[in-house]
Amino acid sequence: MKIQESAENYLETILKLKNTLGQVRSIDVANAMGFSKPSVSHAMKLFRENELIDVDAGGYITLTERGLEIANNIYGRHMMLAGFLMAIGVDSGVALEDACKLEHGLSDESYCKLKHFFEHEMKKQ
Amino acid sequence: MKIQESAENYLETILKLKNTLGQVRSIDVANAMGFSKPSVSHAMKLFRENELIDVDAGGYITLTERGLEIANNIYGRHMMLAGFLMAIGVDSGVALEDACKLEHGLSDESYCKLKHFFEHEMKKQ
DNA sequence: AAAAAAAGTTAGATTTTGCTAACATAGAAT
DNA sequence: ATTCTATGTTAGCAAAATCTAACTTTTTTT
Repeated sequence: MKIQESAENYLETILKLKNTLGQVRSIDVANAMGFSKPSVSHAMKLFRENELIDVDAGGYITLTERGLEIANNIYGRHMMLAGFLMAIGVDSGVALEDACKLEHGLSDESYCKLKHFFEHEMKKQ
Repeated sequence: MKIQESAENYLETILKLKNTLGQVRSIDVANAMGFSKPSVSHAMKLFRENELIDVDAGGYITLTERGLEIANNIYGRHMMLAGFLMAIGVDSGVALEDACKLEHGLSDESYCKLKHFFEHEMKKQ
């Protein structure tokens, strides 16, 4: 399964919901992302088949090692980008929205370089 | 016509080709983007219908006012992002690739703020 | 236990954006 | 003028990611 932007968003959402709600079902993902239940059901089926998530008898979703790796990776980009944009004066709502869109296109190299720049060479407000 | 990422890329390519080649036909766009002739033909038809480009009898393409506005907008983001990434140490090839992907997700606000930051608050190497 | 509500699935449609195959047209070269 | 080559178009296919409608299953409430 080639990981598409859409898949990255689903996995990231599952991670975030796990952190805030403690447990995650398909319906929570649907509500959080504003998608219909069938859309989420379909995506979760693909993720199950590709071992990015496990789903227990009660419908509760957990990320597999690989799923978690992808989710963490994207979430890291998201947080860094949002933080950086806010630091240069972008409104926090806009920064969060933009981070969602930008996080998928950032290469590993740019991610690392921007993270370093942000954390070590931008200590002035 | 809602302008999709794909449309932004086509219009940006037309602008770049106009600048480098002087004139642009569908075949040039196809070669530059690595797409088939039918894909480009179809896209150009939509752009014609939506008055984003004009095509003369010889098949030469010009951007309309609206098409040019979109192309310039995206191209500005592209140049700024690539310049910024290079300035923080990203390899120029990677920076150009990343700029292509990031340019579509950047809001006007983030674009302006990042441009200002890059041009006025990053004068050290 | 029966009914109602919530959650999940299946089937099928739609949109976007690419493709190949086949055809048409135009321009250039011999 | 005929042929070859380049360019463009039409028709139809495919994958990804969404949707609605309808159905099933599970859980909760009474």
